[in-house]
Amino acid sequence: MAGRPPKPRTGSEAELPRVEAVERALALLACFREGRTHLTLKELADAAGLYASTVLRLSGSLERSGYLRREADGRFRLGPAVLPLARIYRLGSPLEGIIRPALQDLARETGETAAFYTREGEARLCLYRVNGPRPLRSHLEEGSLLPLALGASGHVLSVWSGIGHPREAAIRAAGHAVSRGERDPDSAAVAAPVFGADGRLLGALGLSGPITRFDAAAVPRLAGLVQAGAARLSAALRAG
Amino acid sequence: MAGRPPKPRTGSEAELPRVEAVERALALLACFREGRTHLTLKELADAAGLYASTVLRLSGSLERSGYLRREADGRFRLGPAVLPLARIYRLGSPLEGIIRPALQDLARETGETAAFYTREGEARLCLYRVNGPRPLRSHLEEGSLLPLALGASGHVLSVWSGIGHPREAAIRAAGHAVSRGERDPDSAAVAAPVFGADGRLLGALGLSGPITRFDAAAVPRLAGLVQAGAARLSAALRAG
DNA sequence: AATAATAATTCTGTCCAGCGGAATTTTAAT
DNA sequence: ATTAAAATTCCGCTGGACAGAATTATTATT
Repeated sequence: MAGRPPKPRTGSEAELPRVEAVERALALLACFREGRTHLTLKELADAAGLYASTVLRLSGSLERSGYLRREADGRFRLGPAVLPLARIYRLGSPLEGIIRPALQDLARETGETAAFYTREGEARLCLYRVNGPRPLRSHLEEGSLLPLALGASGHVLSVWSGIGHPREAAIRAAGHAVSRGERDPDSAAVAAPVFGADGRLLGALGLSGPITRFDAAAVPRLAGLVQAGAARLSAALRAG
Repeated sequence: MAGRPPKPRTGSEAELPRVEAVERALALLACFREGRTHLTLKELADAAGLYASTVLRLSGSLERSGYLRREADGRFRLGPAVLPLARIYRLGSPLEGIIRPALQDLARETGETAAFYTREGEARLCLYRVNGPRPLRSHLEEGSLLPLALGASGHVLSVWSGIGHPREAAIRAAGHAVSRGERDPDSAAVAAPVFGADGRLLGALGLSGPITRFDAAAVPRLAGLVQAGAARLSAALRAG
């Protein structure tokens, strides 16, 4: 008697429809950064490349909905409505239950901080992280946006997502990337790619810590563990 | 030689400008809930009260910007772009440094879980929480949206934000609210209002735990501590 | 105080982007 | 095959959003 939910149109990659005003509004939200948490109207307009009057109109709706707040001094900042979104995102993420345990294993085996990154536009986003047990350890927060150009995980994401990379051949051959003192002069990292069920790049599994613990003697072992962990993750995702 | 940022137009409360499409798009994001993390197009359209074709158009832009993801089976879920927003919101929040220490004090003094809620539309939002030390304790997450009608903190927010409340007079007179077995049959809570520098309600300071530890003998002491904590917070906000 | 410089906000005519609804296609159950 | 429900495409009309000028507010400087 009944029909049931069809799959969405086969991946004809037909242009995704769009609504200008919505994308502009979201672009406003993306203007806030670490260290740029409060912005004046002009700063916001400049950062987004929009007219101030346009920003004011858009911000009206963002404010109503709780995504933006306006301080007494007139400066904008993000509103509390973003918190529930982040929570629901995590609850709905199928990766949560698979990746976090893997990070825990890796952090325990190595004593360093383990993290999982995905590419988000021209940046990499720390989706999950588990701190290592050592007192001196890499400090990192979930939800952080970091440059794609710097750090082992950034290299991995660049290479396997098809952006060019100066050391592409070497990294592909090794199956992992190493960075020493790139993003922070005292830190180092090792990372390897994780692939989804469809064989496409999902993200990078990374290990980071003080540069003194990532010397020539230690890196091969760490790299081996990271690569093994990434391979196990990819296999689990293929299965599950 | 120069002029400097003026305050925004005096609070004439002139209608905040708006952009329909933006508010509709944000309403789509708000349709996702705990337990409703994956929605089909129809579910989403019904929940938002919009035409499916409209949802499809709006979702295009949300998807491009990373706020929405579409699974292989066609269902929508929130995208990773919401994570950085939540992080930046926290970084920019002036309350962070004042409220969290207060919660820690309260949790230590009482052994129970302390939390700070604000009203967000017809719900209350858990902005901060600090777990108590006891093994059996109230479990709660930052970013959770809870009903305004249930729980001590909900009562406090209702009473002091000017919504009617059946026990309004009693709660106002006491300066705090108590709830036993409302949201969860085995839990209880005590809460008191926190006011900002301008004297307006900022949120509710709440303490929650197993109902067996919130009996007639214990509640007066807990209520006193919560009220004292809330008063100290309000004073600190007036000063700082 | 007066002035100058700049930021914030309001206002408005024009035009196109977004809306809704119908039509079509896809999917799955019978 | 047939049917029913969901997903998607299509398109004409219209109202809402845009750009930019004009106005107002605020503060540094003289």
